[in-house]
Amino acid sequence: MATSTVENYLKEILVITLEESVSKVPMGQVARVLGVTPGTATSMAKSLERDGWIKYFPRVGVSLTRKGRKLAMNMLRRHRLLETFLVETLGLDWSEIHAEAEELEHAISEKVLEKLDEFLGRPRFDPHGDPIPSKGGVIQQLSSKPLSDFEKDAEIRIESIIDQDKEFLKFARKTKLVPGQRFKIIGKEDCADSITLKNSRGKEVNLGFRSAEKVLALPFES
Amino acid sequence: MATSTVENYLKEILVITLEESVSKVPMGQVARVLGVTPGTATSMAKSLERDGWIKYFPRVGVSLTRKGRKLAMNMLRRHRLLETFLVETLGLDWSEIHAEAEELEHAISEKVLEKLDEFLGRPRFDPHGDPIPSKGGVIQQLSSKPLSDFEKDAEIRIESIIDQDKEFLKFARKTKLVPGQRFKIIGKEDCADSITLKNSRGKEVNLGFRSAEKVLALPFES
DNA sequence: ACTATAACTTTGATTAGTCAAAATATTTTA
DNA sequence: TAAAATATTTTGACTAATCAAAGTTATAGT
Repeated sequence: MATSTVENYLKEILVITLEESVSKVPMGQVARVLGVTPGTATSMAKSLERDGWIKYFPRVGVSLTRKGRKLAMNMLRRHRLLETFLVETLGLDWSEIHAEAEELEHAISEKVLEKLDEFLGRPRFDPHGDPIPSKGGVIQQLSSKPLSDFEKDAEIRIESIIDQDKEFLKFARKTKLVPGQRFKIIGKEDCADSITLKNSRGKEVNLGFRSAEKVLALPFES
Repeated sequence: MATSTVENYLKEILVITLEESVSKVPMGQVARVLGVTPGTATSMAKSLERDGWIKYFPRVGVSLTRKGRKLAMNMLRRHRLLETFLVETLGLDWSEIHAEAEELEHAISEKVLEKLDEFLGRPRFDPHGDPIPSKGGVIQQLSSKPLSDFEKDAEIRIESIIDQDKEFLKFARKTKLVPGQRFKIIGKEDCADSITLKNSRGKEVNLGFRSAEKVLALPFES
């Protein structure tokens, strides 16, 4: 059985792999996201390889084995289901749930996780709009693009907010710029670095390109 | 900050202290309930004393300091609130919740615990009928007695089931012999070692003295 | 192509928690 | 009360996870 330290290493390696579409994650990055010294990450890489969780390529980086990927996917599932529970059921704030789920994900059993999934109505996306892997470890990969990549008149659905900055999240919530919401791009001025959205109730929101890059969306067929 | 091992030691010491109304718990018993060798318990006792959680009396036993008792009470609160959640909200079986709560109690934050308490409607008793300590660490001590101590014609309310035997718990549930239920003792035959209860709907249950000792109840004024 | 810098690995040490087995103390029993 | 049984402590060893600091290798810049 994996310790929670092992679970954390594997999950973070998976997240980087998915986010940056790379096959090997360099040790420096592993050390940074886990908040340990590089030496610690290296020695951990060796034991993770010894136990068959990852492949370690000295001076290059690490990649997950099938076994490691499976466990990491399961951790991601736990994490995102817990985040959903914390927001939907207990009403915690968006900005707090990550740290909370980080702890709980190691303690919750497969059985309780199942009950929770059922209780929540088997959600497919977490409050950030990230897909929740299925029990089998399959993750729905959507080809969402930053808002700044869409053209004028496009109809879109917000998928996720990349930035974790508190102020921006607060603004996003106030303007309903949250996962699931639908908008039409009614203005786009490349030279003025500005995008204007309108939702179905006629409310308008203005974003600079810098912010628009932090908001991922999908084209939406009405 | 206390590790979860420390939390476990303190909680178990508290539970024994409460259940057996003793002031010092011998090391052998500590080792047994925690599933470690006696030597481990002894060396742990020393570090717990070093960090101010307990007082260690060599060859006699350990007792909690004020600081240790406070933390242990908090663990008990976590444990019992979680058990309540697992039964009431997720519908887990009585017999499974102890082990589950045992893991989760170390991972849940004070904040989430508060939200959970609120969500559950601030329950005062867990599914076993044991009192849930308040946030300040106060525990409601009821003077419940084993069923076998009551006389004929007494009206009682079940408080808790001491035994954790699966078969007995199953029987208890089937016959509604669970915390909160009310019964009248309609027969007691000391020589035949038997007690007969009747609930408000006229259903009768027969218990031998051995079993009646496992069921704690309170006198009930109608 | 050298050198300076950045990235990575090694080495040696530390802490928490554990066990097995030997040593010691206490309690029970004959 | 002396021997046997039981309870507790000590000792020595081990694993997981970590850090600091020294050593090594790769990368980039002139």
